[in-house]
Amino acid sequence: MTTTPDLSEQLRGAGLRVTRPRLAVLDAVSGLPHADTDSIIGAVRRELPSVSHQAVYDSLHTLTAAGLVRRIQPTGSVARYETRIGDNHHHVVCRSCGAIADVDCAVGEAPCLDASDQHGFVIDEAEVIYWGLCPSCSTARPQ
Amino acid sequence: MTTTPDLSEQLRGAGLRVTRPRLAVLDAVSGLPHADTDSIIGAVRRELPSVSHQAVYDSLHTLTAAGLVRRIQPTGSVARYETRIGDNHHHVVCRSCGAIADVDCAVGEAPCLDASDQHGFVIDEAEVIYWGLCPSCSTARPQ
DNA sequence: TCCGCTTTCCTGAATGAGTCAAGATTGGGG
DNA sequence: CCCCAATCTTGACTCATTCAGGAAAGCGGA
Repeated sequence: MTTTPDLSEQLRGAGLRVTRPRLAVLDAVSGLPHADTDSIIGAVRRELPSVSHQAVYDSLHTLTAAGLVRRIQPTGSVARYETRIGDNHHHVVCRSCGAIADVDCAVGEAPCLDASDQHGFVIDEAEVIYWGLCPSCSTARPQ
Repeated sequence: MTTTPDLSEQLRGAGLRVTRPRLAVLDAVSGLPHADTDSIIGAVRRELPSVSHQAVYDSLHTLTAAGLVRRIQPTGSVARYETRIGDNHHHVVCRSCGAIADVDCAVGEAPCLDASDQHGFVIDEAEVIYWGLCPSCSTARPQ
């Protein structure tokens, strides 16, 4: 996995310093889409055993602010992160087990972006979350 | 405000016991759309000064499970509740101050419900959150 | 109207994701 | 190679939400 050069480029391109914690976090998030902070900390520590949880939190915030990762947080879930950004995709969340999957919106680029009455808000993004049951949960307990 | 009979009916119709905490919570949520739990506790205690926060949490869970209130929780926010349900409306959230407003979806009843690839999920709801800046924040700090 | 069985509520403590703060390290331009 | 600002470490802390056990209150039936 010699993707480190790419990841460094991403960081540098966003005007951020290239540090090992950030590289590890970026790598972990891209390898574990929709992972929560705890899983990310675990994955990062497999590379760098001594990173503090704080460094991971800081990195995630910085990377999110820089637009390199996206943070999602469905109702009832902790924060989750992914690196697939800028392609206008959405998420399906299982009400039963919390599993998350990506969904490309059928409508096109900007779904429902023309809200009927925006109340004067300047809208820049429409986030869509589909709720339902994942394959295993829907067969395991149809009720 | 003699809406108590109505509220009692709602509870009874959902097969729930009619208790004063529940009536007060239902009343508070309908009077303060998008309020967080703390505000709801405050409003409830104006009617019933001695309700425990636990009773409010329990009531909110029960009412949510019964479909009498809806829980929303935009990324970075605590849980918020509203009584406007079953009419397929969505929300605009201000990135700066967190203000929330209702939005009737322009598309019709079920926006984007036909996701291109559902990954085998059985979808029953599409939740849409528009992100942007509210009128005051967009004029106060255009940047 | 009263009983009794549950459900619901209260008190008080615990959990856990996320944040704050201060000092030590480190990246990278000069 | 140096130096300073940005970043990381450590450790304490916040606060929304949950857990637990006993008390109180709904409500269907007598």
